[in-house]
Amino acid sequence: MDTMTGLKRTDYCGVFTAKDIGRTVTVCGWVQKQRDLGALIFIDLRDRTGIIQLAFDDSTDKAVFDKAFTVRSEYVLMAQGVVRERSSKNTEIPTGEIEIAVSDLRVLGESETPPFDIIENCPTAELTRLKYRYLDLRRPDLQKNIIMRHKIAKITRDYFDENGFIEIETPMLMRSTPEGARDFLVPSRIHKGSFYALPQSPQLYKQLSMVAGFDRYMQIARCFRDEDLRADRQPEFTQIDVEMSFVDMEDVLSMIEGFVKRLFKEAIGKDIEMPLPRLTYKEAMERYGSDKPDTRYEMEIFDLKDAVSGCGFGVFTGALENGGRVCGINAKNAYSVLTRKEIDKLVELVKGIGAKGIAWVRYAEDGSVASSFAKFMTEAEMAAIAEKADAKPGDVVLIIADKQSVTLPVLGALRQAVAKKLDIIDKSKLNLLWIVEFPFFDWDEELGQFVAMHHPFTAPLEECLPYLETDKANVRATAYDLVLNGVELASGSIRITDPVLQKRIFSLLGLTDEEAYEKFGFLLDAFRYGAPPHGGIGLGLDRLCMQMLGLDNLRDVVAYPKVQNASEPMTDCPSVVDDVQLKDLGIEVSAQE
RNA sequence: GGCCCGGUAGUUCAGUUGGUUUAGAACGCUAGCCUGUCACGCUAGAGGUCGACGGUUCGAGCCCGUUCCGGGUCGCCA
Repeated sequence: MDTMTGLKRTDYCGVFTAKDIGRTVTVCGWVQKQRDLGALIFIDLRDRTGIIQLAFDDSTDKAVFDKAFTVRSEYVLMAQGVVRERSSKNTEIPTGEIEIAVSDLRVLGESETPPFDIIENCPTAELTRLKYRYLDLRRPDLQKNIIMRHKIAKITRDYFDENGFIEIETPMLMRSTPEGARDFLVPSRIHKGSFYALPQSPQLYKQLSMVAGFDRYMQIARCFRDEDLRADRQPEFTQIDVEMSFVDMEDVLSMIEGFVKRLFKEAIGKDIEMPLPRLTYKEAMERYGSDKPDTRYEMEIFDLKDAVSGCGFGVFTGALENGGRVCGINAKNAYSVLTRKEIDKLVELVKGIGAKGIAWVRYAEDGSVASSFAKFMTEAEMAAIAEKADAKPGDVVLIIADKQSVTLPVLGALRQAVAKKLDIIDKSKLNLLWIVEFPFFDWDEELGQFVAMHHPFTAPLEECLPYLETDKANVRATAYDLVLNGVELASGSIRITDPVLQKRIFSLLGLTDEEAYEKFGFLLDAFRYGAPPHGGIGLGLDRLCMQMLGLDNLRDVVAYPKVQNASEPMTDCPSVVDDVQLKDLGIEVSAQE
């Protein structure tokens, strides 16, 4: 192997054009490909900017030529030479008009044959690529993704800095607050038997920073949640965390709208029209069956109560009598796609999420109608359904009858599944919207009590204060989510700063004063010393990046992600630790895989 | 924890109803030849615990059971 002695890189590989012809340059990079034609050798040299062709021929020094002969894929090279026009050009790549006639070649690092090709759209199984993530990250697509992520972070810091925000680092080792997701715990050596928790979010610290008078805080913060993974969920993720003092909800939303507009423009050149549309939680559930609706396609939910009340179909009337809902969606022009067999598959889907089945009507092109429940219905009732559904020949109507808490979300899931099947989602759209007026309380079936839907420091809407105790189900919060194409991107609220109201909320959540103090005493104490009204939001940076790149998996925008069982194939973590470490911590392990 | 899908050369895959001595192909790799390639070309060659274990069978890559690994999803994610 050679050294770099005497040479300095002058240019990146991908930036050369015909303007550089005649220049003596020095480039560094990895061998994409060596093509040995006998008395001619070409090497494609790659760095993060692109590829330049190195040429070796009868004008090349013999020793240099012989070295080029030994070069293999992914060797690290440094090459000096003169840029010249190619005698046969390649119009496929930006540097295809020119090449470097190499006069000095250094092999700075040799490489074994890589386990997969370092190319765009590599077909190799993800697990193999993750084992060699450093090679995977050399591929142009991942380089692009990671660089986009950097760009987003840069624009974020610029925007919030320009708007007077201070970036404050909050602790990674903090007090465990067992509400919500499971904490990742870190044992304390000095305080044996005690644990720190990794932050699920910097929530409490950013609120304390408002009490501290920083007025506008932001942080690109790493967060941790010890829950099962999904395509869009990693156990550690990054949040653009924002908090502002002396603001109401409108102030926060417009600050974030300004950010989103700038971000999409600068990062991917897209203009987003402001202000963003808003839906209340209730509207979103009624129309889309989801609090993160994908509005790139219609297929809205309609209510069939009037059409079917008093009909002969027990499933419908039973649901209505128990205070439930009978609602449907109309899959336009789905007749040929949603066959009986396909509907059966959808039935399996809805059974998996709590519904008992699907009542369906298929409207054939010839005007005939097939339905799973027509035999229980009068013609007038079927006509009423068709009218409510705006059903035309070729349509398929899917109906769910159940408790409201089942009917609407199931239709939401169906709506999504059907849209995917019909392939009616316009991928070029970026549909951003706010969901506002979230319910304050959420009924927890398991606990048999109301819990905070957002978190217990979220302020209820002022108009709901009179009936906090008497009508919990209808109390709405100053909580807002930002949704993009059916994915939750951000979530925030205006916080409670009035100790009296905070106490009232804790008691409504079934927390005694002692319990509340035990858990959040430091925050309650802080609020006794002059807390400004404040509110904020946290945006998922990973999801934002994923959406902006049109990807559907978080692992493609995280440099070193975890796989589904929360391990990392490259370093093989988590791992067992030796007894000495455990002894130091005063920990005994009782279960081990 | 539940459900669905997958696991065969380094990589991506094929492999018929369970049946042909040595489980194939492409790419990659190794060697040789080649003066304008850029998916270079040509010739030759190496490369396999069919995820693992157990079972059924005269015979298993293929069937059955268990298990491991990966992906998706439900639960879970204030």
